[in-house]
Amino acid sequence: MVNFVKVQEKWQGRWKKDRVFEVKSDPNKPKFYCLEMYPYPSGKLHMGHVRNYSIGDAYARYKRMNGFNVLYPMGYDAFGLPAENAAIKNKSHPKTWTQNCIKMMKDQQIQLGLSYDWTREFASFDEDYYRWNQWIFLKLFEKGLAYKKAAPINWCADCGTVLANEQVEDGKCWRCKNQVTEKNLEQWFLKITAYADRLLEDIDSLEHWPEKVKIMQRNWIGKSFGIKISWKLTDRDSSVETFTTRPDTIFSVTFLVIAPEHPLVFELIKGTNFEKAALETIANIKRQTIAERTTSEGNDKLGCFLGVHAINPVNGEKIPIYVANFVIIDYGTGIVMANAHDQRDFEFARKYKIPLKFVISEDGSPIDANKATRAYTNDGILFDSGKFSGMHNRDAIEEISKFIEKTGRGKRTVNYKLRDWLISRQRYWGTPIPILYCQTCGTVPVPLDQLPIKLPEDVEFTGEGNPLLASHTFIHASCPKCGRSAKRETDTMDTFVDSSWYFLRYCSPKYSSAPFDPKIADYWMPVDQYIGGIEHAILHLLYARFFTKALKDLGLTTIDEPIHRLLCQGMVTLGGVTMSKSRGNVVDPGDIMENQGSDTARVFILFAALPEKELEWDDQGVAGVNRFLLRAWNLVETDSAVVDRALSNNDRHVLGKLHRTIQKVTQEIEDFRFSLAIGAIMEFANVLARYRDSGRLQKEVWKECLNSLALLLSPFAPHLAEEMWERLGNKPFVSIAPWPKFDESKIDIEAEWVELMLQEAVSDVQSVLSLLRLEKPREITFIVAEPWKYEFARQFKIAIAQSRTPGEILKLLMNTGLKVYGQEITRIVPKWLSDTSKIPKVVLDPQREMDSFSEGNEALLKAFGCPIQVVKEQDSKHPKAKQAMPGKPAIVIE
RNA sequence: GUGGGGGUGCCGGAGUGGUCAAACGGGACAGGCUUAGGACCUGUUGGCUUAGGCCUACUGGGGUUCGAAUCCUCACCCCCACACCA
Repeated sequence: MVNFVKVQEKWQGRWKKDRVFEVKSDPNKPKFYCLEMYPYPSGKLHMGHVRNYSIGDAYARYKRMNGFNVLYPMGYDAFGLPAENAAIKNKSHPKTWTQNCIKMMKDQQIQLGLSYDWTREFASFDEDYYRWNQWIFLKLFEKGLAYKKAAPINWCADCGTVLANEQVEDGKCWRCKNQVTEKNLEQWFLKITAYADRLLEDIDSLEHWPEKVKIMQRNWIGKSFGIKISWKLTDRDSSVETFTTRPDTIFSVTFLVIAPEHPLVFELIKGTNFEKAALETIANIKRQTIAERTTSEGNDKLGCFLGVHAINPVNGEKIPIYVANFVIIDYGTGIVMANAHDQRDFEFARKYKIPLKFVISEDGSPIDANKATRAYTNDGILFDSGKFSGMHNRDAIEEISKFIEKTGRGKRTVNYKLRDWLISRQRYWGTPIPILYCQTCGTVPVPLDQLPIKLPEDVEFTGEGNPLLASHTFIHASCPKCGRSAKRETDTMDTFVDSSWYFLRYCSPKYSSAPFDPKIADYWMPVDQYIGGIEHAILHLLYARFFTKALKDLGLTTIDEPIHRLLCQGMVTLGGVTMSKSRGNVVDPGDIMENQGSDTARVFILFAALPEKELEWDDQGVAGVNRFLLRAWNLVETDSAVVDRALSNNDRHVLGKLHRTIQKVTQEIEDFRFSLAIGAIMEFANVLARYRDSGRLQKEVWKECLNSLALLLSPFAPHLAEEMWERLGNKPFVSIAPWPKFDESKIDIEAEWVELMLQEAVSDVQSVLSLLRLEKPREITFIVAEPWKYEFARQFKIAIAQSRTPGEILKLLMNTGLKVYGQEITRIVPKWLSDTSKIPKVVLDPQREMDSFSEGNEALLKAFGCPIQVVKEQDSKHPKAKQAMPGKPAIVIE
């Protein structure tokens, strides 16, 4: 009996001692960079982590065994809100909490047997890491890609603090339960929009990314083509500009809507009778949190009339202007033309009793919007649209755009949903933004040689306000330009900044003159295989792509895209729902690692489902895997007599199975179908058990099989594999031993599957015959059109099943004279199939068909002991014959 | 709502027009070996059966086809992501 837990401790110790998994860049060796999304250190591992790392480790190990120089690092995404919350709660420092969490997590990762190169480990809160965040920020600032502007935040007046979206619960502050409001604050942005087109276009080059991730990114960038239209205001000498992708609906516009943040609103209502009501409405809108405002679900449209009108440039109609919550200030122009062909506009109009009209219907006949229950958003034909009436709306988009442009009242433009990346966080636990505010020089970047701007230690975590604001040692500095006193920026960076380039840092984690050594990064990058949750499909992966491109423009790297191949693993569920603490349906992986062992946990998790799919946890399945591993071990411990002798058929059969297994496991791992790879190993282990029990083990065969078993298991159950490998008398380590190669000639010997059907293609029958003559039968599928051929095939299959060796089958075939009839048979094509292109166009009449069958094949079937009788379809009692070809000539065997 | 992915036997999952009652594995059941359990081995694992087959089956309806788990179509259900982007 093995003790899995003892075994895993033993090998973890030896891997560490012998530095088995440490790597150096080496231009003479093919590289492979395998990476899992580095975790936020929240404490112990959960099943999602275990799954993520089991997948990555299996693949990294596989690649390593295949001769690749594998970079497989691990680190920690260590800045962020939870640490600060924990600090507030425990009256401690976020660093203490985070370090503690990292330790717990790392211990478990080691316990799981992950083959990381731990010498490359870092955490994003290391000064040595985040100084490079600051460095990159300054470089971006220099290029104008980092800038400051006002943006709304969630604000809790009671705590005097900014709240992250996740700190807002039901519109209330998570700590004091007071109403959260929106507030405008000057904040830092990164100009990702400058890269919108490149980010969009290059998605096409990401061949090995899941289609859905690419679609999500495309939608997120949201490039759309439309037109900006200018509307003259009545009673004054100015105009407003709207953006629309649907100029075809312009004749139906009955109102304009402006975003409440739009500065124009105040201008329009200033000193009018509408001012008071409008300001009140805007205040109401602002009382909603950002989250509330930006979801459509169950969110009522809210707004009011501003007392101002505009003139529709195409028909001169007088159009009222409203303010409303559903219009977003930073998309398009912040003002939209509204009509009955948009659901949101429709709802708003109904609520505020604004008249509506349609100008598009399915066939172009007028329909009344006031009788409609919802907006008409489909395509159709225009009516009531002046000279454009009768035109298809898709064409009208083009034509009306041209028309408006010609009249000088608008211009076609491109718009993106993608917005600049707000990186300011009014928190302590993040990378300080390296900017100074000098009374005389204004906004001044910190000189590069003064980095890092370190987080101060003299802070308290009360939950009220940004702790940095209260740190005197931090805030006060001198201006690098004029030397006078200056104030430091107290905003810290979004943690997504940290994760946008960490994969580059792993290449040269100790490098001290730039974020990374460009030469070494050129060797390792891009990441060949990235594995992580789908939840990062948009933000993290888009930011990482953005950073890579920006760093390329800075001359730091030559690659365009950081991730070559991406795998998004599925969720782990229990009882059909995602495991979560709040639901209370979690299974602690630590328990399994300590009881059944890490190998069991790993193999189960890879075996239970394909990586991308949801994985339902199943304790019985875990027990099953545990038993399988024991069985595998028992094979190594076998005491059956092993002899050195010439190979018997049975030995060859086992060898054939081995090579077939190697082939299959290799292919399945390449395709990330670990469950099928493990299934194949299980199957192989079963064959080996049977072989062992036969008591006639051939020395070389047995040895090769067991060694291969250890090798094949190594990516999945590395500890047990090492133990087996050692027990088999090999030098350590199986983890870096070469992956077994399959030998096709040995697969061919395998007699298990001599299957013969009748194929519509002549060549296949020929090839089978030639193969048989060569005594190398292999799997061949014949597809037949006539029922009697099925019957023939079935009988033939039985004959094969009853025969033991290829030789016997061959003899049987030779005796029956199949080679003659093989040709004959394939030339028979029933009339009713004569027109299908797949089938050779040789048509014989039913009589011939029967003749050619009865002449030779009768003898063949008789050789198999199959009594036959040939009848015509109409005489047949065989139900299948009638079913298959009603009213057609047929022949069956009964 | 929009976009994506799915629904196959107890479970995971193959299969994407004809060797399909459906690979492979797990689980379950029965038997063997054991004092017993574990491990291991053998068999069974949709129903009926005179053992030749027959019937019912791949979410449900409708269709194409000589033939459908597989193709088309309409439903229903589940999962994931995004979310008032004009």
